[in-house]
Amino acid sequence: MADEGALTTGITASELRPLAPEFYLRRADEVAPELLGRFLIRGARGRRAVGRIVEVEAYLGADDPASHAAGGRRTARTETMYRRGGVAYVYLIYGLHHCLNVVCGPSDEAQAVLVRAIEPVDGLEWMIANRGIGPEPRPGDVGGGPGKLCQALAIDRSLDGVSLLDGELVLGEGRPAPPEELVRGPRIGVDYAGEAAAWPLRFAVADHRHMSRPIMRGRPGRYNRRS
DNA sequence: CGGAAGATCCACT
DNA sequence: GTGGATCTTCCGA
Repeated sequence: MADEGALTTGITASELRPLAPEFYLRRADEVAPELLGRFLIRGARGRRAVGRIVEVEAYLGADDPASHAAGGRRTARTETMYRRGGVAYVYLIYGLHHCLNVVCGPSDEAQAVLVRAIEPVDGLEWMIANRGIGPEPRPGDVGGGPGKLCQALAIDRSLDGVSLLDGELVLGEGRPAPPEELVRGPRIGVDYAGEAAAWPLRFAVADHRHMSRPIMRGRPGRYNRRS
């Protein structure tokens, strides 16, 4: 991890402090809303980039038809999901993009939270270079999507299984979002999962500019339209 | 061993 | 809004 020394970020030491190991040892749908506002801290080759998580989705393991572990499926790819909570599960999707998950729960539960969007907090120039985009990105261009944020933070399968407590990829305390600012809705891109596609397991900071796609504001239980 | 589909993104119409 | 990129993973034969 890069040393402190940046003069411009305003990030405090407590915001960078790793979340406790016990934080992860719960169901994914309990952990997911508490991940909103947390800092994802990527350190590599003396550089640092930090993103604030603003959108996530919970995947509940064997009983969740949308999960890679649906029905208790256990394969070489998904083995990381079955580990004890507190590690990263990174996989390649569509042969092109990587997705980052936070593994939750005790061993063999295969619970995970997909990180769907971050707001850049530090290291913006590095993220822009990683994304290969122009110097003045619009909101969402850097981290507004699961594949985008992995590219921005240089996350690929070499980080599959790494601890989130210390090292190249850390989940820090950050600036948690107040519960009244959270919204929830159905998960994206899981139409193959039948009824489970409608489960309200997507969580986001309401009306946040860096979200991958909008969620209508409303009471829990009201969803946005859109298939 | 073959084929189909995928927790996505981007360019184009 | 639609379709193409691109390749690993997984399941069935």
